[in-house]
Parts: sequence; structure tokens; C-alpha cells
Amino acid sequence: MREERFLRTTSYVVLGLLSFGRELTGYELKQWADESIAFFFASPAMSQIYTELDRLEAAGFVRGRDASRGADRSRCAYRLTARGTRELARWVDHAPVAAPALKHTVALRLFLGHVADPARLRAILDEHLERTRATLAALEKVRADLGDDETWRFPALVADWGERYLAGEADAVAAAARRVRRLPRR
Amino acid sequence: MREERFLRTTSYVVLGLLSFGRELTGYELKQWADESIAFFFASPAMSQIYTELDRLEAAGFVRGRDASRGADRSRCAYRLTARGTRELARWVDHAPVAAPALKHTVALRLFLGHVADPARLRAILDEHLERTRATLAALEKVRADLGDDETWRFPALVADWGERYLAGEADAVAAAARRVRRLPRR
DNA sequence: GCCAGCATGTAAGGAGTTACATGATTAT
DNA sequence: ATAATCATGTAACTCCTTACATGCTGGC
Repeated sequence: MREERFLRTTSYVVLGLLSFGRELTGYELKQWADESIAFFFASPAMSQIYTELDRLEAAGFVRGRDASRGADRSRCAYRLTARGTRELARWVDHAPVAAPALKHTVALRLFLGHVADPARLRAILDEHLERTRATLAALEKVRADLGDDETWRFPALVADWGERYLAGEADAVAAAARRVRRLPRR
Repeated sequence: MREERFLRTTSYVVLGLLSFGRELTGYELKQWADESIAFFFASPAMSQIYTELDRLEAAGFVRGRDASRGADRSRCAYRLTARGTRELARWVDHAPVAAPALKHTVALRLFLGHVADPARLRAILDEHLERTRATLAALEKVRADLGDDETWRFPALVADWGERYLAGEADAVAAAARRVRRLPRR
């Protein structure tokens, strides 16, 4: 019995962005990933996107088309093939449901607060809170741009989820910061 | 001007667990990481903990003591050195505040819902919701065990934060699942 | 004229995982 | 007896990042 293997998750990030129908270059893929996927999944490095596109083309999941601007400005735009679409759908439907992987260094540092300077701890939480609010503001803008167009129905769902998540995170951090502030000096 | 380098984050996970004063073996470290750190930071593999302990001992941040049980049952228990404590405190206080790294494959799959079978999507969200609730229940138990003892003040703070976070995630997933359920069949 | 943005890629290395290998002790 | 848990470690490999390398185009 053949084991059905899946590609790495980054492959599906690339296939996924191409599944909305637009033909995209590696550069455009990176830009778009940074302002969409990045809110809930690590956006791959530029170099990895190019590597990934080569691999996916070799496997027949995407096809590149020369889209150079002028003589010397080389440029390659990719689109999904039928095989690529099938492979992506197979992953979305049938990959095992994995727990989200989180690496929250701010939480780790608060966990270790007994070795820290309380003033620094407060500053770290404040900085994290500010960043969280900025991320939320950016996501709200993205959400507004998605509107209620059917094409962006699922991204909009995820954006709403993300807004709730970030708002909750901001509340929780603020609460933790208040409690740290009430702590006695070392 | 010398660049002050930091160890990798996993090093601080190990140093951090040892900073609560107990002398621990690699095996115990892994167990404890799985039921504490794991709620907000990837718990390192067994093999990595042993590698890390060797590295940290060579650098003088921890010291191992032979704690064999009987003749043939080899066992090594580690504790923080003064240098290790300083290095940990330096990281907690002075490392740049980094955004939490998240890899949420369930959100990614919902984002790509337009290529999915709606029934599968619902099942995936339900499974994720169930897992989230189970994780929350596990965390509540951990939080209860921490009590309001001063030693566990900061872990308790993080546990409270985590409970809020997981409760929020559960609400948000449930909301997304309801909206997916109202979607027309493909 | 220069800088920001567009555009692509290679090479080296870091961080971590899985698979493998081994064996003692304790509970059923 | 036999399975689960305790306990340690190595080797190979995967995935991904950073640093490097190159050069065009458009705006100020």
C-alpha cells in the first residue's frame, strides 16, 4: 500500500496564493504573502519562494511563463496547473488536522519573570501590546479591502477570526501588564 | 565593538526550566516542558534537549551531576550555574522583543476554502475546536496546580493569559464554523 | 546622479526533527 | 511475561534563513 505523501506546508502556501487565479511572479507572491498569509502563518523568505517555484514546476504543479518587461528585465509569471489545483485540494481536504505551532518568546520571558527586572518586563509587555495593536490595525485594513466579494469569502472569514484573536491577545497582554505593574519592586 | 550574541531560544527554554531551582535530568526536563512551556512555545525533541544540555555544560551555563539509580541505571541531573543564571537574565531583560511566530495550518486551510469540500472544511474546524477545548481543559488543570504560591507567580500569569487566549480561539473557531455551515453546498 | 523598488537566484549554515540504537525498572 | 515508563544518546536529514551576488527601472 503506497503511502500518499504531502509536500511541505510552504508548497501549499505558494500553490494556495496561486489558486485565486492570478498569474504571479516570485516577487509578487512574496509581497502578497506578507500582507495576507503572514497574519497566521510564517511568510517564506524570498529565496525560498524561488526554490519552491522551481520544485513545483518540476513536479508539474505550476507552469511558468516568460513575462519579461523589455529586453533585459527578466521576469517569470506562474500559474497553477490542473494537477496543482488537485494537489492543493487534496491537501486542504485530507491532511491531518495539526495543532497550530506557536513560538511566543514574550510569553516565555514573562514565564521567567522571576529572573527579570520588573521594569524591563513591563517595557517588554508594553512593546508587545503596541505591536499587537499595530498588527490588528493592519489586519483591519486588509479586511476592509476584502469587502464581501465572493472571491474573498474565505480570506475574509480568516481575517475576521484573526481580528478576534488579536483583539483577545491585546486584552490578555494588557491584563498581564497591569498585574506585573502591581508587583512589588525587586 | 563586540556583538553580544544570544544563544538559540531553545537554550533559554532549558535554562529557564532549570531556573526554578530544581535539579533535573534531560528526561524530566522534556516532561516538564511538555506540560508547561508547550502551551505557548514549541517543546523541543528529547534528542535536542540532550544535545542542548551538553552544549550548555561546555559553555559553563549548567553543571551535570551523576545521579545514577543503582549500578547500571545511568542518570545525570543538571542545575544552573551562576553564569547560567546571569545569561538567562540577560536574555529575558535585553533580547529584542520579537513578534510571536505562528504556523496555523487550520487557518491556512480555511483561507483556501474555495478549493475545498465544504463538508470537510466543517469537519476540520470541528476537530480543531475540539482540540482547542481539550488544550484549554489541560491548561486549566495546570493553572489550578500552580495555585497562588509566589514561586509560580509568573507561570500563573502566563497560564491566565493562555486561558484567555484559548477561550478566545475557541469562540472565534466556533463562529467561523457556524459561518461555514451556512455556506451553500458546492 | 542616486536611491527605492523590482526581479532573480546561489551557497552556506542554523535549528530542529525523525529514525535508530540500547537497555534498566516497574506495574499489570 | 510483557508492556509502559525511565533514561540516554547518535546520525541523517529536512526545512528554512541569512548573506551574498547581480542588475534594471522609475521617481526626485
